[in-house]
Amino acid sequence: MTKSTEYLYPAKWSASASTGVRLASELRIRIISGVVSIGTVLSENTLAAEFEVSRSPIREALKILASENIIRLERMGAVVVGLTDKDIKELYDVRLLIETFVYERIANMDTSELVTELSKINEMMEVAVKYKDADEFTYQDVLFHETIIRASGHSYILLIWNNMKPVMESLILLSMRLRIAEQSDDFSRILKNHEIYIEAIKTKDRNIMIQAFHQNFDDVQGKVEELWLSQQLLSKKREPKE
Amino acid sequence: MTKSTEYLYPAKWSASASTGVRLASELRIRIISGVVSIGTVLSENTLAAEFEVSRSPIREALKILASENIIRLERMGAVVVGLTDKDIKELYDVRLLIETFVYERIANMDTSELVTELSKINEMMEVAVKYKDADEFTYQDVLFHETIIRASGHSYILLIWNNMKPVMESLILLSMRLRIAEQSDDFSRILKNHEIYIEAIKTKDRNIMIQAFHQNFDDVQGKVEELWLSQQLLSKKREPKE
DNA sequence: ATTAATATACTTGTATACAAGTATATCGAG
DNA sequence: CTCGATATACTTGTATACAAGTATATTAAT
Repeated sequence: MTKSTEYLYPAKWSASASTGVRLASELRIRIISGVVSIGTVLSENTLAAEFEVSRSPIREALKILASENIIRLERMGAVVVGLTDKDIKELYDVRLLIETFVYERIANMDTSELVTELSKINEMMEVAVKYKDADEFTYQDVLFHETIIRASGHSYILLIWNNMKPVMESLILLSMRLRIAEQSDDFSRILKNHEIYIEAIKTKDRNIMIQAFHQNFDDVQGKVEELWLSQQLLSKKREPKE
Repeated sequence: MTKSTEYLYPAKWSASASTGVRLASELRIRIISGVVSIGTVLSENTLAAEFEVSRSPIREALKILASENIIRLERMGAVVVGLTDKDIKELYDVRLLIETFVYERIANMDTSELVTELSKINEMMEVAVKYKDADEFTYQDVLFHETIIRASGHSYILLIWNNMKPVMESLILLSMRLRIAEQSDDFSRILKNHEIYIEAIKTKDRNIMIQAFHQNFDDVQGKVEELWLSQQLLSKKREPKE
């Protein structure tokens, strides 16, 4: 009906994507940001009219969002579920679980290339901060962590990451846009934290990595009370596995 | 074109599902079983003709399989990727990661209802063995583990499970069908193992759980060399988190 | 006024139509 | 025979059409 709102999702991030994927990204960030509020019932026809496309790409988008538990497909309409605080906390639980797992794997590998790659990304992020480009900063931040995960060469962990990535990306993007104007300390803290990540990967020193995890997850999430997992996964285990 | 093969996926398991989901299940098990071989290029039109449906549900099915990394959607056709030994190993990596995580969570909860539920499922499985019903056995086996995961109340872990479940289910189903005729020892071993699971959940004794994990993952997967994770996640950490 | 029955305006799932693009095969020139 | 251009038969992405089912509103009867 009405041209609801301006687009929240960066157009160039989905330049090569199909309409359905693009719509999913836009709907996702609207839901997570609260522009589309929880409980709203979305109908395919309404959305199709609103975005001036046919039902086909809308259906595709809704399927995607349903697979992320952001909406719930019911017989009559798709109910917006959104993200509760609990969901966000759990999302970071899983991310921590994944990153911990990944770190253990890459600790047994040659990480020189990875370190170079990460350094490059981090420098990109510095530039993004300098020009107060929250979107670019987010993009590189997500890429930073994805690069680490990808380096582990574990296809299923990567699959899980790919499933959670869009939601993660939206969360970070919204957060960064809010903070980019004033709180520039936050950004330098993230950069500092990434340097610790890089250091931990370079030296393969678990204690440094624990530090990195702490800082990273405290930073983005606010407070991660249950860091017990990483603490304990990492505290013990000094002996290599074979 | 030709009515390729008999259906491998149990019809009643997807009784209420849409055609697309049903087709995804059938295609998945054909790919995993090797009936559809790796490298094959699937076209929507061909599949639509083969299954005598339109492209719409076929598209839906292909999207699902692509999200599981079983096929790869390319510009011209969907390439069958299948599962390598590495993939299967990694799938069980993740399952172990999840189940370990879940066990830590439910160890802090009241598990009496869960134990009852699991006992019921296990008795169902005994009956399935008695009547050499591999399909029913598989169904209950998957349900057993899903019930534990669900009990943790962790929505994102459950989401991950839901993503990997179809592939897991296919793998187990094929394996059980192969073994149901002769190797009945295997089945009683699984049942015994489940009893250990239940015992571990009831008593909240990590040592028993480690034993259960070992048996379970050795059993289904053949050999899990890298049980280091569960070993170490569980070996340390006796103190409750708060 | 209340309740039951029916009509209507929705909803999704599937089938079909059309458009844009890509690979292959055919045909022609050298 | 080889190489290049064009034609053709594919491919997917999107739009539209149709069918079956559901909720709501309207209407009729008590």
